[in-house]
Amino acid sequence: MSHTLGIRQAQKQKTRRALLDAALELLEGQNLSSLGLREVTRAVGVAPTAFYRHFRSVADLGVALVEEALDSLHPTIRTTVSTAGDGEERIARAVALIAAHVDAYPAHVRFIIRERHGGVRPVREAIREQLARFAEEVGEALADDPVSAGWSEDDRLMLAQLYVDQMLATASLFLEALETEAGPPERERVTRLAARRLRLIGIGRRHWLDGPAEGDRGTP
Amino acid sequence: MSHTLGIRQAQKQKTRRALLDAALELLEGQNLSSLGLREVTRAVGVAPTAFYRHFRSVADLGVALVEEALDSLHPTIRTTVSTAGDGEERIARAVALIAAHVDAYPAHVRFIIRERHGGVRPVREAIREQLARFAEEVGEALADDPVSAGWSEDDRLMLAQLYVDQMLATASLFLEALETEAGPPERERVTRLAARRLRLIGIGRRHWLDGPAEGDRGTP
DNA sequence: CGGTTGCGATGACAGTTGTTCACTGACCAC
DNA sequence: GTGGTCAGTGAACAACTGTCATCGCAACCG
Repeated sequence: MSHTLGIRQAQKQKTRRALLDAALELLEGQNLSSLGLREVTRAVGVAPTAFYRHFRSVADLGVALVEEALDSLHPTIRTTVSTAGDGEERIARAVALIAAHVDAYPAHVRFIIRERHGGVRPVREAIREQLARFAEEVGEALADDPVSAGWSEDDRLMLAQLYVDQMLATASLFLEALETEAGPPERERVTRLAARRLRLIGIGRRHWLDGPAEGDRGTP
Repeated sequence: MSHTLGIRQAQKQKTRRALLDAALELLEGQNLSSLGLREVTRAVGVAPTAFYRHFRSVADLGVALVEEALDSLHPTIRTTVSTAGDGEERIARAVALIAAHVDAYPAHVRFIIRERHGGVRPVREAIREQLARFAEEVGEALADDPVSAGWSEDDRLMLAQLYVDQMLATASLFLEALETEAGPPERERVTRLAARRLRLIGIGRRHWLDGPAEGDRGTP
């Protein structure tokens, strides 16, 4: 764009892309920690040593994948939180957006969900960091919402993390529905389930500042 | 117990235990899909071929670990749901119980959390099945609770799954706090965070049947 | 145009892996 | 006591892994 990079660099980035894509595909059936360097280069059709020109190790490729996968998620999450409309409509749109994202980038979603608690430390931390950024972003959006007016910073972040967690859990369910033979009905079931979960959280949110939960505490 | 099993079978179960324990220890730093059969037998001090006398494959050992790990969690979850007391006290006890369980069986907890979305199909399914059983159990407990009176079966299960998910998320946070050098303060932070999450869910629960969310929908 | 840069290819290294086979020898039922 | 059962052994296999120094050759820069 700014200055057309030479044939050389273009070719390099092309094989880099090929490595990332091949790895992502291979990761549909296994973990990152069991993914071999040679396995990836073989799938691309380059020599094993060529791998080192692009990544220091497989874990390094992993964190590159994290950035890529969560960057693709970023616009989705932004649209989700800024979606206009009343409660029920907001929920429906949010769930639909998650479903659409899973349809568009199933491999990315699976990778993030699988490696979030996976065995490769740097990848885990990269995911955690990016998700924390998401939560922060959601938290800021909540600050502008009248429903969350008067909330403490901590409480807002707590809710934001809850939303992010919910988003991932829902995405995971959609993904499972996607790989099941009986897809569409299961998909519908997940949609309704996710909507009800968000509804319950939303209700809790609206009554958060109602004061001490009624009828719970007898002590002053 | 019923009839003392011979020296032979006792010895066999002993090495079986050794294999399971060694595997669990090795899994603290890696995934099940990257765990080698020889790696396990080497740690125990037996010949690689001895492995086959106990498990068909590493995945097979994995599902055995699932049963063991989630059996240890079973009493904990039972105690949690049946804990008496009002809302706030219930929450505090539940969180404390989770923390205690993580302290008692950190390797088990890490294994479940890591392999829940891991790369080994049969293990994933075993975990899903067991967690579904837990959710069902929690759902039954909710049916006896006056707060959830009048709820549909579906809604009760939705809430139960939400609680189970929350439990795992909280356990994961406690586990991270456990492996951090600055343990105790982080642990306290997680305790408060988890309590607030449960509080919010509890509030949503109490107002679930309040009718259409007030102020949200203008249409009749 | 000529020298330099650097992506990718080659071949080889020492280890590792899962699985097989025939085998030993201690326990256990008869 | 004797013979069978079976947990564990040891050697061997083909295949695989990450990493090394080295090379070729096209693209780049002055």
